[in-house]
Formats: sequence, C-alpha cells, structure tokens
Amino acid sequence: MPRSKGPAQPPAETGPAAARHLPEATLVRLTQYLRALTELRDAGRSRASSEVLAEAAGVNSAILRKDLSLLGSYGTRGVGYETEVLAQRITECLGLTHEWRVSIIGAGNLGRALSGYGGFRNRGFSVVALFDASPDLIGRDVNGLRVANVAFMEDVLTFTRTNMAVLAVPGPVAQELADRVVRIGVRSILSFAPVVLQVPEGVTLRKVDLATELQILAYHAQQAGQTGPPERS
Amino acid sequence: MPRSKGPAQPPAETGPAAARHLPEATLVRLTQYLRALTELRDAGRSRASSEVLAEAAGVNSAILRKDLSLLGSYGTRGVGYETEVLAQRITECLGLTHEWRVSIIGAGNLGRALSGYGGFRNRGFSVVALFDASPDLIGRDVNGLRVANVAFMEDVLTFTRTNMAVLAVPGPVAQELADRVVRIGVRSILSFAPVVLQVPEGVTLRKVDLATELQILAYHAQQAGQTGPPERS
DNA sequence: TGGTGTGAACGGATTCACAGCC
DNA sequence: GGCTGTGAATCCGTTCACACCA
Repeated sequence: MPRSKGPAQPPAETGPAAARHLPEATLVRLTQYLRALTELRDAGRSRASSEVLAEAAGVNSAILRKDLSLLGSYGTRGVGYETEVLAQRITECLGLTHEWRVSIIGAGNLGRALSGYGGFRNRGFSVVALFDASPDLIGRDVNGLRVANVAFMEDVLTFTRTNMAVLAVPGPVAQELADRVVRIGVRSILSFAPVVLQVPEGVTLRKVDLATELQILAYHAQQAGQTGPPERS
Repeated sequence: MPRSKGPAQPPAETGPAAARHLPEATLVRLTQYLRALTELRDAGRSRASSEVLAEAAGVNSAILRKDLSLLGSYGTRGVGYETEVLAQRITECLGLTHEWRVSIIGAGNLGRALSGYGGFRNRGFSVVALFDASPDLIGRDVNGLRVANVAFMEDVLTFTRTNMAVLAVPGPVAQELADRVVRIGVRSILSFAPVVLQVPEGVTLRKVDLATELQILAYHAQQAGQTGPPERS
C-alpha cells in the first residue's frame, strides 16, 4: 500500500463533509461532546464556549478545541460554538444520521438488559432482533421483541437487514457465533464475551469486559493501599 | 504537591513485589495475559513463549515482553515463561490476591445481569449487596441476593464491608448515589450511567458506556462505506 | 540455537502558548 | 477583550532490533 508520508494529501475534497480519519481517542470524546451538547441545548443554551463545553463533557478545553478543529471550523472566535450546529456536525461525522439495525445475540441476563437499554433508540440505533439457543427463552417476549431461535439466525439477520451485532453469549460459543454473523455480511460487532475473538480484515470488533474493568479498579485500590474495607462509619 | 521530574526515584525497595506504577494500557493487557495464562495452564501447558502467549492474548509479542519486563524478570531466555508462576505474579500485581467486596447499585436489567455474571466470582470478586429504590424490587431474591433498599445503603455498605461499587442506575440519580458511596468511604467505582460523574481525588472511577461503543462502531462502518445493510444473502 | 529483556527509534496523542479573528 | 484554531513542544506508548543468556 503506497501510503506516502508527504504532508500534502491530494486536495481531493475539502467540502464540509471532510474529516477523513479521526483518531480513536478523539472518537470516544466526540461521543461525550455530543451528549454534552444535547444536554446544553435541552437546557436552552444555544451557544457554549470550549470551556463550558469541556466542563460538561468532563475533559479539558485544549483537547476539545483540538478535536473539534479536526471536523473543520465550526466555532466563532470570541463567541463559542452553536450547540445545535455542532451537535449536527458531530452526528454526521459519527455516521449517526441514519438508523443502524442492531441484533443482540444471547438473551440471558445481559442480552435482556441490553435490549431494554433506552440509550440505544435515542441515538440512532434500533434493536431489531434478539436471539438465544435455550428453548426456555425462544418465543418469549422481551422488551417488545420475540426471542428468536439462534438456529435460524442467518435468515433473521438478513430479513431484519441487521448491520450491527452485539454478542452477549458465553465465551465458549462466542467465536462460532461471530463467524456466522460475519459470514452473513455483518461488519460491526460489539462483544461482551470474555475471550479473544478473531475476525477477518474489514470487520470492526469492539470488546467490553466487565471482569477487566473490576481488575483495573482493584489495581488502583491496591496501589492506594486500600486493601481492606473503608475505615469510616 | 512537589512532584519533581527528576528521573532518579529514591531506591526505596527493589524486592520482588516492585512495579510501582504501571501504565493504564499495560494494565488492560495484563488482565488479558492473566486470562490467557489460566487457559494455557488449564490446557496442561506449564510453559509458553512470548509468541504463544501473545497469540493467546491477542496482542503482539514485543509489547507482551515489554509489559512483562515491567513486573521483573519472570521468563527464562531460550525457554519462555512458566504459566503458573507468571499467572501468580500478575495476580499479585493487580491486587487480586484477596477478595474484593462489590456492591451493585441498581437492580434493573443491567444490575441483575451484573449480579449474575460468573466472571466476577472466579476472579476474586464477591458481590455482597444489590440495591434498588423500587418497592417492586426491594426484598426480592436475585441470584441468591436479597435486593436491599437504597435508602439504607450506607448501613449495608458498612455492614458488608463493601470496597467497590458498581453503578447501574439511570443517569439523573448517578451523581447523587456516587456521592453517597464516596462519603461512606468506598474509593473504587465502576459506572454504567451515561453521564459525567465528579468524584474527589483519591477515588478511582471507571466508566462503561454502551451507547459510546455503538457510536464508535457506527463511525467505522460508515468509514468503510457500509451505510446500508449487508449485501449478501 | 532460541527466546527474553531492553535501549533506541518511532509515532500518536496531549498540552502549551499564542496568532488571528470576531 | 475574548475565544477559536493551530503550530510547537512534550509526553506516553508501541515497535524495532539486538545484546545477552539458558
């Protein structure tokens, strides 16, 4: 791949829909800015400075300005940012302008919790299917969705035009299900299974691991000498 | 706080329990190595090279060796690492040698899912209490735990000697509950609430945000031009 | 010979500081 | 005067390459 390191990218297109490749760390923060902007707007503020916005998003203002500058110039010097305009711009950049159809694989405790999570529908995501292998669950109604038999997953994924899959299944079956989901053409997967998953190039996989989170907390607590219970009553 | 930038830390202690401050990125990987080591050991392998171990953990071997070198010299040149010894060493570094007592605040879908998650108990974490504010849930049995009234949270946190709290509550009440948990002396919090939380210095807060994860997937999918449903049948 | 441990090079992300614009 | 947008400096983490050792 001839990726020259010359600073002069071919001009290509400098239109308002630019912002080719955003760093991962910036992406995470953009979602936080988006939430903060929505809150500010709902609170009636049509403008906000980088300082105010950064405070609401829980970051410092320098990195916020740096991040936003990657999307183009959407602020006004001496004034600040228009919450509505900026929120729209970020929404566009993140690819949230149309609905994403999410299927959740696994209707155990976690899968059911996810299917009922309100934060999805508010932000451009529709949960369109929920699968399980257990006869006790198949056919049951969960948050307005009928649990489908994972044996027929391919058909349902196709029928519902699923383009994102969430794996909420036990570790031992996660790889097999990931393979099936990928084979049918889904290229975005969020996995809660505590195992290493292999996916082919072109498929985006993100992982959330609850045990990892607690282990990291344990490390910091131990570092701070908090090996025992809190000593205050 | 006079944090000098001089490179020469006072020698202090160079014993086997060293490893003062590990970078955050390394911590995340250490938990993955630990899982991989446990799997390898359970599969009967008492030794593994950095190459094998890295493969099992889903990282490259250079960074693995770099990470492990921060814990001291626990490998043998020309041979590899003893899975048992190394697992023990990592466990020790992460502060997992004694049990951590976790309380889950919020017994909605997510809270119930977390309370039943087997990955905790296996790794040195005990779920000791589960709270909610809803009369419909208080007193009910969930995964062997009786849902406690959040109004009496302070008493129960003290009684159970809770030293880690998991917030699985709606955004609007998360800050208030975080404040109460901190006030009683808990210094490690894992939050699933989609809001920015303020905690005082000395308290470690980690956040998991499901909507953020999906939004980042959406960005990558859009980048790859997958705006529509998969086109394969 | 094979594989660890590590200095050095590299690259990416954050912070600083200020020029430029409203 | 105030605030954005951004080069420059800095910090941190990853990759490379190889000295060193069982």
